[in-house]
Order: sequence, then structure tokens, then C-alpha cells
Amino acid sequence: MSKTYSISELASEFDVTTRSIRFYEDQELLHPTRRGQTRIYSSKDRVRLKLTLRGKRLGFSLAEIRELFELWDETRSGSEKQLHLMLSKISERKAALEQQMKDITMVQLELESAEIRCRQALE
Amino acid sequence: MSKTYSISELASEFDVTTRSIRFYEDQELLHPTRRGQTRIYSSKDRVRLKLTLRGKRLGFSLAEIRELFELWDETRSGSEKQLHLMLSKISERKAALEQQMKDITMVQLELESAEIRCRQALE
DNA sequence: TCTCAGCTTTACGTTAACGTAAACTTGTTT
DNA sequence: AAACAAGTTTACGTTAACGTAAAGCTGAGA
Repeated sequence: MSKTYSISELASEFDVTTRSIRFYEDQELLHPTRRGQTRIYSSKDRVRLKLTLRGKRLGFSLAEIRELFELWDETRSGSEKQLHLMLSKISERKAALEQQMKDITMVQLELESAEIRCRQALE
Repeated sequence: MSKTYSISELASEFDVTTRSIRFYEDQELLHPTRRGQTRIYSSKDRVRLKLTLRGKRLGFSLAEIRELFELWDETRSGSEKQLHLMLSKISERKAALEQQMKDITMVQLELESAEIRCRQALE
């Protein structure tokens, strides 16, 4: 038996509300089992939560994240068509991330020069 | 007289709707002048629109973007306090961007391995 | 003069991602 | 037994960032 987690453990570890975690389940990003009516999260669920939050920080919608999860799961048993779909989704994402990298670099430069301007204004 | 732009010029250049551009004005991100009732955008407005869209791609809210614009403008005439506030806002933003860089790198790695897995599944 | 593209304002509608409150169960401690 | 912490469902509320009519003004061309 590998490790399991309660909802509040995950909530405090990743600093999100239990409401959010349940909402992610509602959106089918997580699939905890139950002991009685209580949710039990596997380490797979934990990883998915981490990935979800990371995706959110990058501006992915929950629907997009879910789509990637599903495609990923289908990859094992995926038809050739599914696999090509996955590959195209992946390259979409990669392109978006490269654009973000560029954006970040630009904004960092702007922040640098803003900082210099501030420091000069302070003499 | 430096160059000016109509709303639809900017809309098509940056591939946003005129609705969005007017909304950004409503949120005080842009300050076009008028000729009659028609909006005239300066090249400063154009730059701000570009920065706004870049900020959005990075997950900044319009309110945050506006805050940075305002602080930036106040920097010229800013008191020492204002300048220090700006500096702290800047370092906040820089930290967030560094986190995003890390996130992107992680997700890129994951996408890479997903891609490899797909290609292997295709033989 | 008419029309028509392009601009305008006003204002209600929509979606995503939760927040918040109410009312309930279940296990544990006093 | 009583209370308390931690979990649950149900469901309405909220905010951001626009979408989408509806209805009107305005200058250039046929």
C-alpha cells in the first residue's frame, strides 16, 4: 500500500482550500477514492494536484489541464490517431510556453530598467 | 506630431476586439484622446496595449497591470516613499516571474517526456 | 440625398474558478 | 453523554474579462 492523504493534508501542503480541491475533483482533475464518505487521495492524486497548480500558475485553464491529463492517460492504450492528437497538443503547449518565456524575458528587462530608474531617482 | 492610431488599427494589429480595447480604457489602462467622439490612440497607448497583452499572457490581472502603470508614471515625480513602494512591487513581480520560469521549465520537461512516450508508442 | 462603413454609448449576459453559508454525519476526546 | 474537530453535500453568491445586442452619430462616396 502506498501513501495516502486526507483532503486537509493536501490543502495545507499546497496552500489551497479544501473547496478548491473538491472543485478540481468536480472538474475531474482528481479521482480520490472513499473510505465511508471521506475522500482518500493517492500519491497519483497528489502529483496531479501539484501539476494542476503549476498549470494554473502558467495560465492554463482547468479544462486544458484536464484535457492533457486525459490524453496522457489514453496514451497507454491510445490509437495512432490519439497519439498524433496528443503530439499536436503537446507541440501547441510547447509553443505557448516558448512565447511565455519570451514574454517573461521582456518583462524582466522592463522591470530591470524600471528598477534602475527608481534607484537613480533616489540618487 | 507623432503617429496616431484608430481603434480598429490597434485591434487588428494586436488581434484583439475593439470591445477589449474600450474595456481596457474603462479600466484606465489606456487614455486615448478624442477627435469628436472618435478615439485617437497615441504611440504611448500602443505601447501600453502591447504591455497589457504581454502582462495578460503572463497571468497578470488588469488591475495589477494598471497598478504597475500608475506606479511607473508616479516614478517621475515620486516621493521617496513612492519610489520604495515601486521597488518593492518590482521585486515582487521579479520573484513571480522567476517562479514562472521554473514552472515553465518543469512543464517543458514533462512535455518532452510525454512526447517521447508518444513516439515510442508509435514505434 | 442616400447609404454605408466605422465609430460610439448603454446595458444586460456569460464563463471560470472558486467563496461562503447551512445543515448534516462521523470519529474522537473529555 | 456531550462536545468538538474534520469531513460531507447542496446551493446560491461573487469577480474578472470580456461577448453580444441594440440603437444612434458621422464623414466619404455613388
